[in-house]
Amino acid sequence: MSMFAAPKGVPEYFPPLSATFLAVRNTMLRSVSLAGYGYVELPIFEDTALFARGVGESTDVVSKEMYTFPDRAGRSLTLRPEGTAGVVRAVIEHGLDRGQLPVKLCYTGPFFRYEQPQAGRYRQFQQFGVEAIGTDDPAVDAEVIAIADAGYRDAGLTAYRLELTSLGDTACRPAYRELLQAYLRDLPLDAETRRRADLNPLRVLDDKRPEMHTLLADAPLMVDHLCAACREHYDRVKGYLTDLGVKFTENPRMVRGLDYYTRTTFEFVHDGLGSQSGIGGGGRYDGLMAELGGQALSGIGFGLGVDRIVLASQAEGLTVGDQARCDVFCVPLGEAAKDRLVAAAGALRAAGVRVDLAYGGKGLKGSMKAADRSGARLALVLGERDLAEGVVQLKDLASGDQRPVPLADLVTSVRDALSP
RNA sequence: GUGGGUGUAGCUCAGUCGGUAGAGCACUGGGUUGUGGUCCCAGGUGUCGCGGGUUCAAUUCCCGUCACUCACCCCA
Repeated sequence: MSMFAAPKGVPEYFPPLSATFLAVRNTMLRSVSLAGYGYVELPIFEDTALFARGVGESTDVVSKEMYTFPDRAGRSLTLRPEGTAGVVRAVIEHGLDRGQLPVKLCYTGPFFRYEQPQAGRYRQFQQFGVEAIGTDDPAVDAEVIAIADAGYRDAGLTAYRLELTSLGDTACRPAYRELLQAYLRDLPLDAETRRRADLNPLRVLDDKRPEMHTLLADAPLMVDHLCAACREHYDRVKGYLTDLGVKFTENPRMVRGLDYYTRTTFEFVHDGLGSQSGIGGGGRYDGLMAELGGQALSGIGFGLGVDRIVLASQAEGLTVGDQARCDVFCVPLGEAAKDRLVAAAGALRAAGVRVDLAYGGKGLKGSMKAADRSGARLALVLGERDLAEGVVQLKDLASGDQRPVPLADLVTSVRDALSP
């Protein structure tokens, strides 16, 4: 029993799994940079009011899951529970929306929600996201969805699907909401569901219980009550996705937990996880910029759960990321050899070669074992005989082939041996 | 916030129908005095989650508690 444990619900990554974590994040970064998204590094805590206003007071996230605390001057701060509000705040604050539109940004880092942890759900979780702000062009909706899809695919995932719907906008959703509430009023709902029907009736449609499924079988759906503009927008998004070769299924009962979503809404679902099967999702937000004091510009974005993508890649049995700790492992026999190899390791690193060394005076057998475990392709064995001859033994660990090379041009020899 | 499951070595777990514990992996050394990945031998560690109760005796049974975990809810 150690004296301290990490806080509840916080995942930690070590080798070898941490290599997968890094690879996933880098894969996503590459996917979105191919589409012109620039990286932003934003604060991990913000003014509490930003989230209350941006995400919505009535959401679970704001009403009961935020890490909120006063700083020493009495300001109320909150550890960010999601990414979009902060990005929109930064865009407005720094006037990024005054240049060319859309503004296309991406971010990655930790987010925090005070929830009961379970498989794939953490109190500190890592998300990767993008936002494209300043246009309602449906081609951008399709682009955002397509780059997420490409990212998953580049990460090697195959057992996932994309679900898509439209939540309408201020022109058509209020009327639909009333229609749905009127429909729900006549149903025999339990108290909890009844409350949900008042607060966020759309969420009732997402109920997992089979009896609710049958009860709600012929409930009115948003997609059947879209206004002409939303209808056209939705149709064009689907058209572009098809052009881009992105497969999707429509799920008219999909619900998002954040208030700001309008029109295009999507979710990526993976089958290899537990109950928390969403590996990413997002959508369009028409009112958020104005709500936070900026221009009335529309935006769209996604958030991908890096932790869940790592879990998904494990579930699919993928080996993602470079598991080798180094390219070359140095094995010294004796003090003089060690002195020489310590210097050689420095020279090789300066030349960009990843090098480790058997420290602590291990025996030859143990050192070779360490070389094997390190994942290195080459071992450099140096003993007194070699030192006297001015050579070092260069061994290919996969084939077992070994040959002496002059210490003088070690860097060149190693580079040649490593190049394919 | 509400339920279920589980807490034993660094990790994964077995076990004691109550007499204070084992395996595999990992680690170190040796077999092979200058060669790893296979094999063989040797070596070490546990307040058996914590507190209380029953008992001659509790890691084992009972109660409580904490932690972890899965699920509801919600979401990444």
